[in-house]
Amino acid sequence: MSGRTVTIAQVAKHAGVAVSTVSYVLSGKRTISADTRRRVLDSISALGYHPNAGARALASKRSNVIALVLPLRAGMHVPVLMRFASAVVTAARRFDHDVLLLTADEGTDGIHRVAASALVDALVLMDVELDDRRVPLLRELPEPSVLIGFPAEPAGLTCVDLDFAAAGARCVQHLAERGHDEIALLGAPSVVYDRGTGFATRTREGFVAAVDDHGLKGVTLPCEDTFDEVYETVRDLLLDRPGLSGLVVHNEAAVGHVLAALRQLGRRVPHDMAVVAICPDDVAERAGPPLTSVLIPAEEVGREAVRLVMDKLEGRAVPDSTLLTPLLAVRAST
Amino acid sequence: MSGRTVTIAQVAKHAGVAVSTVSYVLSGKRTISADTRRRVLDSISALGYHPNAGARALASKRSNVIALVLPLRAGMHVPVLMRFASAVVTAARRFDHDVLLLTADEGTDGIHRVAASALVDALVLMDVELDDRRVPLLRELPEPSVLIGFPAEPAGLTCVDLDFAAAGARCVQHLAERGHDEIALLGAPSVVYDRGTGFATRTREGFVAAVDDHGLKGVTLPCEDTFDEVYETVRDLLLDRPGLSGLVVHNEAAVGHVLAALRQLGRRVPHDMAVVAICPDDVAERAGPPLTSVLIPAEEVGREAVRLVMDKLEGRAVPDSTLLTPLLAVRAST
DNA sequence: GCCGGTCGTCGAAGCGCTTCGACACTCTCA
DNA sequence: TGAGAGTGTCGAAGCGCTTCGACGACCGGC
Repeated sequence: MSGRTVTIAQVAKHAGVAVSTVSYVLSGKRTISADTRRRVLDSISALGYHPNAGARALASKRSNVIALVLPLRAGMHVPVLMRFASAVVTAARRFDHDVLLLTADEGTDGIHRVAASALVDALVLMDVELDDRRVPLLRELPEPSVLIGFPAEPAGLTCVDLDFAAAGARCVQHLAERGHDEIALLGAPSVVYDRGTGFATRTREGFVAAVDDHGLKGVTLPCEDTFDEVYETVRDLLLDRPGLSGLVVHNEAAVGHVLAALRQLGRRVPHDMAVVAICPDDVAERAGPPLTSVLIPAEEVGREAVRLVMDKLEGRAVPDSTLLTPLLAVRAST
Repeated sequence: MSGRTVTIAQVAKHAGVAVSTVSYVLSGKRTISADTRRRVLDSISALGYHPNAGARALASKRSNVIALVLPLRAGMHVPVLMRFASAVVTAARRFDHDVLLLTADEGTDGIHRVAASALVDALVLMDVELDDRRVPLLRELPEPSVLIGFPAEPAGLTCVDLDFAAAGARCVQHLAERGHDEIALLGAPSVVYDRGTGFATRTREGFVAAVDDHGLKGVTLPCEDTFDEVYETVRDLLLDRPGLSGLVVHNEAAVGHVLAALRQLGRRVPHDMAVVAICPDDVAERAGPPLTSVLIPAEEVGREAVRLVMDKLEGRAVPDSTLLTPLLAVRAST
């Protein structure tokens, strides 16, 4: 405890050492005797010293802040975003960094601004589109960046994501093993496909390819978020495809509606219809019945993105592309 | 465009003026002739100058960053949080500030750290609980702060929120005007009440008081998020209260389930049961049928919080308590 | 034609930190 | 015993900006 802001000079005086010695104790960049280190640390806590972030950034050219660029757009399922964001913040803290929040509606200007003003050392971008206008800027930026999601042309960038193609395929494989031979994929709202968002498209591709490989019959449909639209989609699907016995749902917001619609349409899960979801674990577990699912490992993706960006900051080489292997958890719905 | 980081000294040289003159052009704190100003601004854009945030913070003792402390806890409806967050970022940018994201799981340490290190100038806290452990810290902090939500003891703090008591009362009034005399409130999940979260409790109090005032019969129930639990709650409620003809739903996640449950239970909205929701506008509009609702003005609350915190930063006096008046939008459900 | 007031600009002193080179020691090993 | 190689610590030079006091130049009033 103390009156007004404590500086490193006061700590140095209190401990009877030079300012630079305090700095080296803090950074560990030079060896300091155990005795001196102890005295300095004691003084730091006695005075309640916290290094001034601005001064540190100015002198060291490192702000210890990373930018998190969020989209906040229609069609994204927000709770998932939030979990990413939370994971990024937590992971960043473990590297002694803080997180500056940028929303995409400031456009590329915001990115340029925080980078040019040295407000942040690095950037993590979420919800990257296939044709993302932020991507060209990132290529020119001296600050390192990591994308969560894949643009169409990821050369020269570092990207992390769940391997959605593998996830789609994994669901098909599971249904095939269970003996289903006519299955469907209910995906994201059509606006998401229109925008060319990578994860939706890649899941569909993985699904289609796996259906071929296993010699099944399969169809893929977009799927909106509201109950009424979901109900119609499911009803029409059942009419069109009487032999359908397996469903893959890749739309977190619609999962509950799909189950409700099946119930109203007299189909029991899993008896009349097997359902596999691609969604966060808690959503799958809370559903009735609990759903067999490929989980979206938001925490892991966020953590990995931060790890990569820190590696780049330290000048270590990182892979261009990191795809996290999907894991299928079998529950009551298949 | 230029090679590596441009400094104010280079701008000054390029424009043929002193460094301090450039600074005054940027800050407007001293009068500068139109001619000089023009030359300086030209040089700035010619060189692509961006002031270094760290240096600026160090010299001016202002980082131009505010902290946004998010809870990220169970029971909170995340999309609403996101809209607050987005509104705060947008509003902050209009005051030329950026937003640092803190999650509450770092506890009060994080708040203390960013304040003590002068990383942020001020704080906005979201989802404040009645008995919030962050509140005592805020009282001692020299940095100004604004709470979104109300703690039990708000003395000496600045708080903003929708006037939830008025919102609850407004719904009752509307139903009373429509001639309903036995009504119910379906609220937040019980865990939210147990935690003593202000907005849930205050809505309930407003509801109860208004029911009394209007001489109606009313009951209030917590309401979980999953379809099955909602279904049971609604079913039991209809059995217990055969005369019930009006429902207030203050639980964004459950709104859709309530409507589905009513449908399954053979009640038509609004014919057999009038429904008023307290939720964001888009949720009310997308429901089937579109719901009469009191909207949660996330954008307005976020904007107001930022305005208040900026006022405090400038040393202007602000009211301790800002309650935004609820607005009821009549739609098809009543 | 001189005095007091703006007005516009400049130079320099920090802000609190990191980091570089220097320097006094203490060990080792020839 | 003395050269060489570490250790542990210090002082000072910035990092890029804001802000204060100073100072000409120019104005109007007497």
